[in-house]
Formats: sequence, structure tokens, C-alpha cells
Amino acid sequence: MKDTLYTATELADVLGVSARTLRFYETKKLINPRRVGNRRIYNYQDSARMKLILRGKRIGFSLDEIKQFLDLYDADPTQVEQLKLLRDGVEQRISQLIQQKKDISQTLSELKAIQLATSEALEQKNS
Amino acid sequence: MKDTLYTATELADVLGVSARTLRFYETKKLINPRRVGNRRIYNYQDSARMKLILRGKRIGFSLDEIKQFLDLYDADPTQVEQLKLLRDGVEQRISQLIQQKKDISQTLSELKAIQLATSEALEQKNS
DNA sequence: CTTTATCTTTACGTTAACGTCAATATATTT
DNA sequence: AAATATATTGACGTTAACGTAAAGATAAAG
Repeated sequence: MKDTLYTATELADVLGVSARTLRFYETKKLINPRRVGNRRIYNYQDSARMKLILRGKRIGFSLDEIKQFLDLYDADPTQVEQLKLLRDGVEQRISQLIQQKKDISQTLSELKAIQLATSEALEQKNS
Repeated sequence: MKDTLYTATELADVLGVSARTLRFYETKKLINPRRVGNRRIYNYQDSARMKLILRGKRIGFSLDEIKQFLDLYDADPTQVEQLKLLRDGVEQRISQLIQQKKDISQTLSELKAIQLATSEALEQKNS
């Protein structure tokens, strides 16, 4: 539901990370949950942001890179200089990701070759 | 050329890494160059192996993961138990890579959307 | 055959991304 | 309200992946 609220441990459980991780990301300015008293409350947007962060990690980005990446999303589109920086940043990331995709495709085809060889070798043993 | 030999610094330069990195990978048993006296000499295969390692890094793998990965290539295909472990390892990596590819594709399309918005915003400013 | 430049080894330093207490503060249960 | 559980805030610890500086060995240049 769009309006669910989570405590730190709840969100952590849902996302499969530790509460410490959430706090750590907060000190790194990657997320910024509301407080009720001094307790952290995460809303839907916080959760969505966290999912973006985790996706970034799966891709192999550092937290710093992920922060830059997130900043791309909420950059102010009224400043021309900002816009140009944004454009360049986006362009760099795009070509990096394209390279990464190529690397993965190559690795995948090699692994599939190994997989084939493996299953054939195992068939041999069974006959 | 298939028979070129490199010193540590030469290969490091070619690959765009430091000589320290080469030595470090050696202590981690990722590569194992010949010695002439106590000097390291890298041949074509060492270089190819290094390129595999660097590709692994671009994909976001840790050196430990890369080692496991390399071990997949030169596993002994005569041992049935070995083969089964190999098969499982390969299978895991494959699904992980497929997930990574999905993550990248999503990120790419989002970035392209930002790119479009950026260029449109810049056009506006120029008219 | 010295001098000079490279390479090697050893060892300590560094950064990223958290983990793991310990001491409080705040809820929650009884 | 007292006891118990849970969350927060330092603060120190840890692992990965090298960087960097020091001291000795060896090769190349003069």
C-alpha cells in the first residue's frame, strides 16, 4: 500500500538488510526518514528510494556513486549549468552501464558453455 | 601477439592497473606468473587471465568471487562430485548475472528518460 | 665496475561498508 | 508504576582492495 509506514527494523526486514544499514545510509545522506520523537519512520517513498539504492548495489555501484545517481533523479531542472552537468553525468553512467551489460553477456555465454560441458560430462558418467 | 612477454610494470600499463595490483592478485592466488630470477614475467595466458579478472571487477564481483569464477574454468571434469559443485556454482552465477542484467536494463531506461528530459529542457532555454 | 634505475619484499596506512558492543532513552507489557 | 523489550547514539572493530614508504636485491647504463 502506498501509505504504509515502517519502523527501522520493519523496513530492514522487508528489504533484507540490517537496521544498522539503514542508519548508515542515513549518515551518508542517502535516505532521510521522518522522526516521531527520535524514532525513525519510513514511508513509501523512503522505501522506494531504498530499493533504488539496493538495485544500485546489485549493479556493483558504490554508495557514493549511488548518491550521485539519486541526485540525477532530483536535480533542479531550472539551472542551465546544473542541466549540463546532469546531462554529462547521465551520459557517463549510460555508457558505463552499456559496457557492463556487454561484460555480463560475455560472461553469461561462457558460463553457459561450461554448463553444457558439465551436464554432458555428468551424462557420460551415468551411462 | 600470442608469445609476447611482459614485465610487471609493462603488463600493468597495458591493463591500466598498478604493478601493486598485480602483486596483490598474486598473493590472492588469482595469477601466477613465471619468475626469471626473482623478477615476474607475464605471458599471454597470464594477461588473458588478468583481463578476465578485470571484466569480473567491472561486473562488480569481489576478488574472492572472481577466484571462484576462474576456478570454474579450470575445474577437473573427471570428478563427479566436483562436477556437481561446478554445475551448482555455474547455475548460481548465471541467475545472479541475469538479475544484474535486468537491473541494468531498468536503470538504463530510467537514465534515458532523464536524458530526454534534460535535452528538452536545454532546448527550451535556447529558444 | 660503479652509479643509477628497476624490481621485490615487508610492513604499515587508507577507504568503504557495514558489524558489534555499551550506555541511554523510550515504548510496551504486566 | 515496575519490569521487559525495543530503538538510538556513539564508538570501536572488521574485511576487502589496494596505496605508499622503506630497505635490500638486481639489472642496465655509463
